[in-house]
Amino acid sequence: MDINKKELVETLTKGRDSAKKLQNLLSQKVDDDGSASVGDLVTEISQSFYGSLLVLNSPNSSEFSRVPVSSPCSGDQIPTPAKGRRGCYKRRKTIDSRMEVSDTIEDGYAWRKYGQKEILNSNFPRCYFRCTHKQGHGCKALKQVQKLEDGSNMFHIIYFGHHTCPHTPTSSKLGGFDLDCKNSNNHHNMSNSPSTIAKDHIDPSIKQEDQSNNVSSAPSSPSLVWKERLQDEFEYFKNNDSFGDISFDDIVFS
DNA sequence: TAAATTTGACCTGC
DNA sequence: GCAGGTCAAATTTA
Repeated sequence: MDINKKELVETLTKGRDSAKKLQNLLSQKVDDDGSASVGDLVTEISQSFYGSLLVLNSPNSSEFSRVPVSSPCSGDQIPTPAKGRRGCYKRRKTIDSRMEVSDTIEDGYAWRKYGQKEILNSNFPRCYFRCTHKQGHGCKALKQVQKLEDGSNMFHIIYFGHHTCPHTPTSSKLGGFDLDCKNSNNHHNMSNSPSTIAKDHIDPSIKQEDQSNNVSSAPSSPSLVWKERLQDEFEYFKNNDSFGDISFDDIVFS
């Protein structure tokens, strides 16, 4: 681990501790007014720190510190789609990437699946999505989704770039479900966007019946459920030596 | 019939 | 040479 990475881990750890203090301070207020928004917020913060630490401690974390390359076919190279060959393109580096581990694939944006790949030593394929509005608005947002193999029904999601399309999110994990539910009485439409991702795009074994239960099965206590899931994932990554000497308590709230 | 998904081939980085 | 990322034709869906 180089110095910058170490500093980043320390910074994230500090932020995590601050979030923990915030949780403690606000927990009474949450109980008083019955609102779950604070808990959800803390869960989100925890989730962000967890994801960052996960990335930093993953074997491939060095990729995230690479300098982004310029656009495909940069320089004076002109795409010359010779007969029988595809156009020139550069393999994407991790430009402006962020990672999430989530139990839902839905983020309110419209995504179009453009590829799926079997990954070595992985039971589940990795699916590749780009923004539906790439054509119309040149939106360069990309997303990779892969199901975790620990049986927790969680998904490892990596976003690349940002949405530049005028399309606004129709839902989010911070309260967007109501909007979605209003717009859809059936399981096909998680939002009113042209196309959103269903879980069976990633794991064909997940049927529509299962999807219809996604919203209703939302955890009543997000922080607790999230911690349980983190622990499961931690055990999984620990078994794969992805965490080195970092303990579970170093990553999530106790 | 347009849009979305599937899937095999192509391409790049390691 | 291999694994992973992307393309694009074929197929499916609404």
